Amino acid sequence: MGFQETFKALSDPTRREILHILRDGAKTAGEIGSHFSMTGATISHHLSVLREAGLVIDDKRGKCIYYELNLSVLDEITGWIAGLRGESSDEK
Amino acid sequence: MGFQETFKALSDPTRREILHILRDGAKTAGEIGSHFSMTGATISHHLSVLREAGLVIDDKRGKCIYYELNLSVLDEITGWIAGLRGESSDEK
DNA sequence: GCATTATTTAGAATTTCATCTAAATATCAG
DNA sequence: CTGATATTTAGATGAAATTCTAAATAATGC
Repeated sequence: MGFQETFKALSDPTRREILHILRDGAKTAGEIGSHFSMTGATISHHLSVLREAGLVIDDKRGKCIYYELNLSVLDEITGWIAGLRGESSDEK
Repeated sequence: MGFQETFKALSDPTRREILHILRDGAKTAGEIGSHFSMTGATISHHLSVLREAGLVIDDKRGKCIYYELNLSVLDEITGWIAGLRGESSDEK
């Protein structure tokens, strides 16, 4: 929740790529991690940042945790940008 | 320029507020700074981050430097977000 | 219960960032 | 040229972020 968390979450290239990877459906943390040359712990950290920003939701199924996009939060961002373009938005 | 710089520039609340302040026209660095309780040096730093990201352009007129919004860069951001929503964008 | 697999948490190392003070640069008015 | 004003640059500091290794948690299969 909140602009700050969303913008911060989006400001890291790894996290943006994670979102991109999730475009075509939910994936486990392990599957997501296999796209990167980072430890699973690091990926887990990025996923928690994305989760706290509301950009992904997690779904525990058995041994695995599936992550899935939640794009509704991005409406705030596009709204803020629209506000910069002459609309009267009061958001900072 | 490029995504990374733009997202990073937008991830700071002071910089987002600067953009907001510039919605209704160009302002000098000093005028911008007067909205904040930070030193001019700090504001100057934020302005340089925004300038390097292409989000503002500066215009030196006499003793002052006027800063002005340059919103075209934001098209990349909205395009990236649109790409997350099922469009086939290759951008990371 | 024990070993294995999937993921997270804790703690530390390194880097990056926001901010400050002080000094530098540039422009204008006498 | 000198002084005043506007802004930037340089260097320092503390806080936050990214990443790692190692340990902890949770679920499955024998």
